[in-house]
Amino acid sequence: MDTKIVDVAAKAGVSPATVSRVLNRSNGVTERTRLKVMKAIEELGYHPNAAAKHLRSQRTKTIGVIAQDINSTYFTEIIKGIENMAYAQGYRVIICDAENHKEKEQEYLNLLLDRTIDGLILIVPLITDEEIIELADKGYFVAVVGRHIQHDRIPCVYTDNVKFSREVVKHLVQQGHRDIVFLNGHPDAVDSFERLEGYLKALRDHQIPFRPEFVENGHFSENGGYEALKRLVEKQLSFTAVFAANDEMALGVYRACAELGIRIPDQLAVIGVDNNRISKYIQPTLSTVNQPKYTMGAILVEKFIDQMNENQFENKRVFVVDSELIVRESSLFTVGKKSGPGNK
Amino acid sequence: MDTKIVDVAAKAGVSPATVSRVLNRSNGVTERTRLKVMKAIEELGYHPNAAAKHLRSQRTKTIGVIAQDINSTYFTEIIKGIENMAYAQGYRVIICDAENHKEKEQEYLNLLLDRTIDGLILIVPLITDEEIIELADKGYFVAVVGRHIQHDRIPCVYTDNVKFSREVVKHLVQQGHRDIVFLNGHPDAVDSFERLEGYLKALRDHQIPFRPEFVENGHFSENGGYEALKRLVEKQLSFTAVFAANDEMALGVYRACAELGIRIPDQLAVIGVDNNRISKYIQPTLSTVNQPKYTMGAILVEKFIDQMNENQFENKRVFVVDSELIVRESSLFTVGKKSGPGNK
DNA sequence: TTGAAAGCGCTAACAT
DNA sequence: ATGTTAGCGCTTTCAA
Repeated sequence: MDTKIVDVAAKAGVSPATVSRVLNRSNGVTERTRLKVMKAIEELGYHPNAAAKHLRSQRTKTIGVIAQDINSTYFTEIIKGIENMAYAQGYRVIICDAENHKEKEQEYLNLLLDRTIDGLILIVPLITDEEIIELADKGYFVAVVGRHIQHDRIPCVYTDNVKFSREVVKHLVQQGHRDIVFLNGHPDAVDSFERLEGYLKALRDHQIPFRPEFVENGHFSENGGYEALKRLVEKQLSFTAVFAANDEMALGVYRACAELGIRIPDQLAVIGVDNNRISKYIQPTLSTVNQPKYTMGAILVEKFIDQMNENQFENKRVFVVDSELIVRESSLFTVGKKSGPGNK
Repeated sequence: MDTKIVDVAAKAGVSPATVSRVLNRSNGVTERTRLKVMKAIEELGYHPNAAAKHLRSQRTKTIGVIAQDINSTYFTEIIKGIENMAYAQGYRVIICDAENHKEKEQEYLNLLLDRTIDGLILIVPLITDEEIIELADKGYFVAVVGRHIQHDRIPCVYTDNVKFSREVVKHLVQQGHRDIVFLNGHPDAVDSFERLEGYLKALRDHQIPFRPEFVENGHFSENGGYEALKRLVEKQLSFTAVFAANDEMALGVYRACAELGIRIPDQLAVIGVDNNRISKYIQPTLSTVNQPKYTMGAILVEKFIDQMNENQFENKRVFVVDSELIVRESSLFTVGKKSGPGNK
């Protein structure tokens, strides 16, 4: 348990330096001595002390990942992508669950500042672009998923929110809808902003006038979606479709509809974003947008590690991946139904 | 970024030792010098180097947590409990996602061996009791959730599988069922074994003869549950209720029933275990067993940290928490339905 | 109350 | 190809 490199060296009849060489680069050592050393390591059950190694080499080969909340498959899938790719490159990953608190995110930033990790990946955090840029400017390695930051040293991967949002609305229009409500997420989140932008552009595409009262805020949460829909109904607005900026809010819409006796999709079509696992179990199954989460994590971390190893520089820093619309029951009229939307 | 303790010391006009004292124990330092030092730290933006600290102090104040798969709320809830309590005690937590591979679990064991972490918590891992005990015997700190290990130095927290399984079966019997199928998890998992035991005891409680063909293996997975139900039906067995050892398998049962045209709960009652989030969204809502996951994590880590700090010894090492049966639609006959179970 | 100095376990530059 | 040795940045005895 507390055998150290000198013990191994003594047992193998070599110097600590040689043991170190065997442990790291295998070149510069005879096969014969290499075997002697390996044998000694084996027999002593020796494990190099990480702290000593990190202190001496000034790197930990560890990447930190801050996720907004690990209780959602959006984050866990991305993390899996990051982790597997990182391990393949000899890097460890520390997962941090910020539980939706900015304060907790800040807490985890210390991992970077105290050099516990070599680099930090933020998955759509609450921390602002400015704060992230400040870190990068100080020389720390930072990368982001699900967000675009204008900075030479910050790798990004995200999906084109505007693009898929337009597709969502287009699909709804093709189903005969014109009174389409948009449920926004956190008002200051980039994702919200861009999805709203896509919604607006799509309305223009189809010559549908924009009605400000058709946009409600649901803060990306189930309960937020629930309350947003209730507010809309109370306002006596007449609409036939809801585009929720994520599946969580769509779930809230389902709950509100159940209470109010609104039938999905006949009286109200619903589409979410994220392809949350629940979306295909719920009744009716929820139409949604799928992002290639695992791939996003993997692509990003590969680039990130390259950057940290200085193998590669600024050639390709930003990765935009494609999302796909998954049409399920919640946005399609039931077979046999003749009537158009809005027939309450 | 690379300011060190000597820089702070120089700036504050004191010795490195004094700075260290300010940083750790605040006693033995005048308020005046403490303020001087704090000011210097602030102005230089100094952050102590973790590796150096760990190397010197021989502890990292970090706990590792290996979860079988972070893609399930069972694990994430426990992790949240662990993390929040650990942080409150000044400990960091490293989350490891083993993705259901024993090999990956072994990989993460290195964190313990190379002293990156002071202690390791395993949440129902695939690693065997023997392997865990071996670590403990070597002097490493290890603890487990959802499993009971007979060893003085290994804190455990789990829920009484036998007890709640009996309750589940009792509830089904009270609903009029006698032909109750049990869907087992991994055949070698303790949880499976104990839930099966509870099932058997309950049958005895109600004088229902045990039929071996009523037990099928579903490996705790959705697909496993799906296939298990199909096998049962192919065997032409007649049964009116399914007790699945977890919600995932119950989900598989739902899918199989949908394909086979079996109505839940009228033709088949279903109960799972875990209170997975999906269980209350699915139609019909799934009856299940809820374990106090967050609390389990919190209780355990508190004890574990005490142990690592040697504040406390062997007085209370094993925590058994209570689970509760949550009855939802999948195990209740629809209102208005007169007929008993099994009326296909 | 504060400072001087040793040393945690490792790697890498330099020497042989 | 292998050994010697300095030093990574910190904490903690011991001395003042």
